[in-house]
Amino acid sequence: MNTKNIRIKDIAQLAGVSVGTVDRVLHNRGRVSDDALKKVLSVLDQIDYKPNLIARTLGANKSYKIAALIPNPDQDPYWASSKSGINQAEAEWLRYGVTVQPFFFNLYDKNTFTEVAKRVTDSNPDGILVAPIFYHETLPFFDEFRERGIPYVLFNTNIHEVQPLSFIGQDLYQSGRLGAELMHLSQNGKAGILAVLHVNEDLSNSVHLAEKEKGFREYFSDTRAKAFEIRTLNLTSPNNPSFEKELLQLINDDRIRGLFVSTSKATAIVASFLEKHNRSDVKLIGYDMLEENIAFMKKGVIDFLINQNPKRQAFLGINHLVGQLILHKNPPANELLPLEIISRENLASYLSSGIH
Amino acid sequence: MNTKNIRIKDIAQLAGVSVGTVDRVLHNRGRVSDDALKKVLSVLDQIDYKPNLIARTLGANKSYKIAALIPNPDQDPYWASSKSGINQAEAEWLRYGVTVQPFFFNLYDKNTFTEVAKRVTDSNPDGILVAPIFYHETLPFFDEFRERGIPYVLFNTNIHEVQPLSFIGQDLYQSGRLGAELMHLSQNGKAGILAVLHVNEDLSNSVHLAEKEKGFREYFSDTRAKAFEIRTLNLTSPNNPSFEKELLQLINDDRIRGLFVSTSKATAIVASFLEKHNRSDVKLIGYDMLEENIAFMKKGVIDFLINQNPKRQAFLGINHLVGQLILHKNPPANELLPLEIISRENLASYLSSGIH
DNA sequence: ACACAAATTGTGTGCGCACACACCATAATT
DNA sequence: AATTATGGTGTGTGCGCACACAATTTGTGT
Repeated sequence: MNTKNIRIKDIAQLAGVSVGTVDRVLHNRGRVSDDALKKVLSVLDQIDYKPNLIARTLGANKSYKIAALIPNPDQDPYWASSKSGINQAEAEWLRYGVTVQPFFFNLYDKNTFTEVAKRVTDSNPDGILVAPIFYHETLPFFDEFRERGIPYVLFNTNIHEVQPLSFIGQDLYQSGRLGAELMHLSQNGKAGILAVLHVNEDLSNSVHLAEKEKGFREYFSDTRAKAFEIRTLNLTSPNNPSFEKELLQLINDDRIRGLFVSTSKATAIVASFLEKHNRSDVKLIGYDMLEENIAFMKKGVIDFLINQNPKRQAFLGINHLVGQLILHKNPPANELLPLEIISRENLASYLSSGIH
Repeated sequence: MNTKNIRIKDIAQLAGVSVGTVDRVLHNRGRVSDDALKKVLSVLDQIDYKPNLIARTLGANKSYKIAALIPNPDQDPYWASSKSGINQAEAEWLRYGVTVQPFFFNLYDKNTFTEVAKRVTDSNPDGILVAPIFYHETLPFFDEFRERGIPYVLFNTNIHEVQPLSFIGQDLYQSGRLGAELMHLSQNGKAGILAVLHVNEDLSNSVHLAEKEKGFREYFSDTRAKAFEIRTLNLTSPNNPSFEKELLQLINDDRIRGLFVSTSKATAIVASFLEKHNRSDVKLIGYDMLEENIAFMKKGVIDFLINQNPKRQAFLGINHLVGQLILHKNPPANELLPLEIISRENLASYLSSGIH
């Protein structure tokens, strides 16, 4: 039955050498004579040896320290979801000696990133998971880790230049297009003004949000739907009086038909604004199944959510790192999660399925 | 570092007995004196022992035979997807001695189910995965397996009475409601006739499709959208001339606005019909990302697909069975997969993400 | 031809668990 | 009293791999 699986022992027998020699060839450690090398390689060439990962893991019995560098989860429930994905992954691997040390930086202060990143370096981890939401600040940081040979995985935002072991996220341009499609569909054939809203973001340093906006706009310029005027509002923090003022001005234009909000937290903020001013007739499309957003969707204030699955992103990130460290398994360079559409009628099905 | 994990050896030491005794207590095999039992139990009570599954699997080194009982994949690409999910799961576990033996029954002939099910019984598997699409025929079948203590997992269609180890599928009532919501949305505020189509189905014996229809209808009766008339067409096989006739008659009514098709294969059939008669203005909502359906969606004939993820359903089914057999891990009794909405703009993101 | 170093190769051990087996008491049987 | 059950307990081994170390062969210099 089980004799189909080829063990190192079998290879050794076939090649007429000892297991030690085969081991040296496989891991190219120690020196092996040309003669032996040839024999082993020819056997390896003919058969498809796949090491038993179970046995490998058992034998290794090392412990691994992974650092997770993400925005402070207390500042934004979106990042709290990411955090919970990290926790879930850690729980799964804890007994195999994997620990995850979280490091938080201030979502609204780029300088804290550099500072906290330094602490990550000092902690000397075996692997790193990063959400590099600040473009410029992250670049130098990765050079160090590449030199040291410490694998790092990016999620949420991709920075192609840094060539991570793996990136987990979504196609943000397409995400914007999808938002536009849903918006278009929600308009019942009527025309008017649609707005893209960013709240409290430094757009110049966050490429990802600009991508969404681009997708949203290009959908409308690609399709025959020229009856819509698309505006962009780059709003301040909602504490700032200008937030209320600018948004009110937009809403008071009676041609306003819909709002597309670029982040999850901002979605909840805008939803609460619409509810307060009794304007749930304005279609609202935003991001992610935060508790607040779920409530607003149930009440009919939010029409669609695009799920970015922050929990799953982080979960997969840790998993890929562990897979690399323990099982020597190469993760996909790009893992683009599907753009999940959440509406009133499939909301429950997503809520009940946890990380799926 | 790693000393946190408690091994059997540690328990033995703490209890002042040998590992053999602890092993006997844990698996209640062999006899143990009251004295020793008490000592071991008190230790187990104070600490949280979690066996190292890696080591357990390695040591066991048994081989497991799983039977998969599904409709013939050649009859329907939907079931071909399921099959590929099974294959994928098998590939993942093959080296740990798991083999999956597929058994196919005729999708359009209930009698073959009973017959093939008998062959499954004879093959004496260690676990079974079943897609019980025929309600009545499956019931007696499971009694036997329950008696024999062979775990079975259901997917696609649930039959509550048989109490499987696990069920993997979707909430079909909600699925119908979602179809209705998407249909409603696609209507641009215009009213008219909407039809629910079943193709080549014995509705009396397939509860699952009736559930979808119920959901679809109740959405419209629940919402203020009374402007729509909902019809049901139970069509024959498309080879049969009456298929073309009935459908043509429906389409020729100029108040027709949309079609909701209850299965994946039927979606492709109806799409090709609409294309042939140049009626892609009629909104079409159906199921699953079959290749044909993907093509029709790209061409704009199909407006929305609800993804039932047949591949993932079967994949998870095998995985849960293996988890139970090898790792002694209890799967969730009900794993309801999310109702995924596929539209033109997020189609690619789903295609590129494989089983996610 | 010898000693000794270097290169190469083989053997042994542990990882944690499950299970087979051997052992030792004591009780039951002849 | 000698023998055999019997309940209770401990020890030993293998699963496949990685790695340390021992053993062996080959090479170098004198």
